[in-house]
Amino acid sequence: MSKPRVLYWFRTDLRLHDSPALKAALDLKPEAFYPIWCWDSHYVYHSRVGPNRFQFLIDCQNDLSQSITKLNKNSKLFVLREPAVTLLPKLFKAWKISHLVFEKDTDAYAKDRDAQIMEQARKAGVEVIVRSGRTLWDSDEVVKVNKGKPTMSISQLQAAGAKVGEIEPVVETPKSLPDPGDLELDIEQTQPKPDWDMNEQFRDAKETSYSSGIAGPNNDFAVPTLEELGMKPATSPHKGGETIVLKMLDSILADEDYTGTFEKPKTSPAAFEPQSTCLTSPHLHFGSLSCRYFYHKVLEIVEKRRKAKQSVSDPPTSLTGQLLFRDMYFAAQASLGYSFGQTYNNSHCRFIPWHLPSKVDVTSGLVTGGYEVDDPGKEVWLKRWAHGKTGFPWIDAIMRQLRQEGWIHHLARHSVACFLTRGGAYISWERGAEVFEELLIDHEAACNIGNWQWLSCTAFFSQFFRCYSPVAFGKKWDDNGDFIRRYVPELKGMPKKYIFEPHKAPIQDQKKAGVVIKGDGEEAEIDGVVCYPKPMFDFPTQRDICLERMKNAYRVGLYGNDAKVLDGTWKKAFADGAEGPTEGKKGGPGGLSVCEDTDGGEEVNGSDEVNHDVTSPPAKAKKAQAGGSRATPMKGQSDSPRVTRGHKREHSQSTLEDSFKKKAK
DNA sequence: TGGTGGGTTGTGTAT
DNA sequence: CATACACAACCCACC
Repeated sequence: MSKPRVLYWFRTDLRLHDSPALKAALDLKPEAFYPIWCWDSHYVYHSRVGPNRFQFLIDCQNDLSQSITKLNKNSKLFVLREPAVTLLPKLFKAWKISHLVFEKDTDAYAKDRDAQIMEQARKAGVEVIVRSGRTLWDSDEVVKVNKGKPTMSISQLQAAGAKVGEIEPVVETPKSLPDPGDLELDIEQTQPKPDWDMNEQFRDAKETSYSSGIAGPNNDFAVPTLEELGMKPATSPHKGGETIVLKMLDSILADEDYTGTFEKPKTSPAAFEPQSTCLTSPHLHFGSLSCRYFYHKVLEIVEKRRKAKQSVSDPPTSLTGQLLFRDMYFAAQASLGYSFGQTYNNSHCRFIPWHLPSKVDVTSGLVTGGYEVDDPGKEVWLKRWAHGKTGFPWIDAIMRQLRQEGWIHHLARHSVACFLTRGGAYISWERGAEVFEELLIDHEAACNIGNWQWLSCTAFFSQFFRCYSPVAFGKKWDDNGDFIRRYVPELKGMPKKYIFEPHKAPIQDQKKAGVVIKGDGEEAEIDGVVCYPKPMFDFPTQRDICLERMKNAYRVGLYGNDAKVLDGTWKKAFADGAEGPTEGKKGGPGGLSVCEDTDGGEEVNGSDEVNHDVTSPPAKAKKAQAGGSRATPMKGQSDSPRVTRGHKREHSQSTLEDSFKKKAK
């Protein structure tokens, strides 16, 4: 029998340390070992990925590639410019592959893709080895012991985890790697032909990462660059890569007081340079840091301190607790699949008649990526929120930090998410999740969706009367307003007294501070004076409206998979004068508006109100059909050759970003 | 089974 | 300055 020839497929496990899948591959003692990455058009075109997260990915890939080369000068991370579903069957033959090995992936899209790949491997006679390593416990195992149900609380996750068993111990980092085999590739590249490009807004130039063949412009399987993606340089100061994060982790662990007594709710969302938490989340996302390694290392310190009778923190607030929450969201996603990422047809997400609800393809039961503009004014609110121009300095500082740096503190996320949804604008959490998906370097579909549901009180959490104030909450952490002055420089001269509510500053004080508080965020200057917008609404008024509506929605008690939601008759239950879609005339089944199934996306029964974003938009709310993916996108949009879906309408839409850019000029 | 206490991360006021 | 409580009332685990 001939020796194994192994294709090791790196995905979100961009590391050499503590990788059960990598160990399984090396245990085969292969005669040829190909560490590869498939440059997936799902990621390039069909997921919302801004330059900051792309750069972070590229950093991780380059670092890993160098680490591989250090172990074997003939090897590297071979980046192949083609999606896996078309590429791998060809590679199996070209490189005479006997084994395909990868770490188990968890989100709905990846599961579909991997199922296809495993079928292709079976047909090609290639043995597939899959190991879990992305979460503390295998999420499918957690779901199984939780009776198939999603883990909706941390206690459920802990109970299920205990039943699954001990968290796997750390796997040794390889000290050497086998040679790759022959690298000749006499195969035709199947170039993805995207029908639309979700990241067009981020590109100054043409996207060319596929145009120079499978091995890239220098024929050396190099990692693509942002330039090739046609993107502007990243603006985030945070860098990716296993080497960097292992050093970061060392310094975190060296501070045993910090590590051992960490309590998340006591860390400040307003701290910058340095931040109050450890910035490991993007590394956990890309797998440049193993969550299990992190967990065991922290636990060692906690146990050591416990023995020494030193103070320690425990889940859920401790560092290990944060990793448990991550597992909770992963297992919830594993149970619910695509429906986890949306309200419609989600058995565990409360139905609340938010503004700007997602459009739904009723034949598939999945969101289309578009949304209904039930009220142009709410569209303006969404844009102002997304661009940090709400007129609430605390909110704006956070949103600008997010856009610039790609990372904000967890409590800052709470504050802005509450503000957009149940505690302010009453806009669908799905809109907020999309903006975070674009901008966060640590965007993890399961965690992002889960946290948005949490904050909007649609799942995981329900105490909607606990409402964050855009003024009081910020003051608690940043009484002096330094965080605001850092990210909202218009206000850097504003005295402490008015920094959280600059519109309350008398005009003389505004002049002295070198800023005028005026308008709605469209002008940067008025008559040569720097301008900062007035608040986009009266917060106490909006809070009261939201509380009232949340109470009503809870009383009605519908979930996303309720028959009344699925067929649109939910409106009858909300006939008591709530605004927007709850008035009952607008929107199609589900009240979430309908996108006719497969091609073109014409409305089935939308009234003319439903689609004014397509025709002539109101002056205030230029169309913003941000052709969004859910983090768990609909099936037809995958790289799958099975289905193609027209997306012309969304494609031709300008985006949130575009319309704001135009105004800025 | 129904009552009860707790729930990583609210606010404003009173003591 | 810290602590307690009302606010109006949620879900859920557990006894």
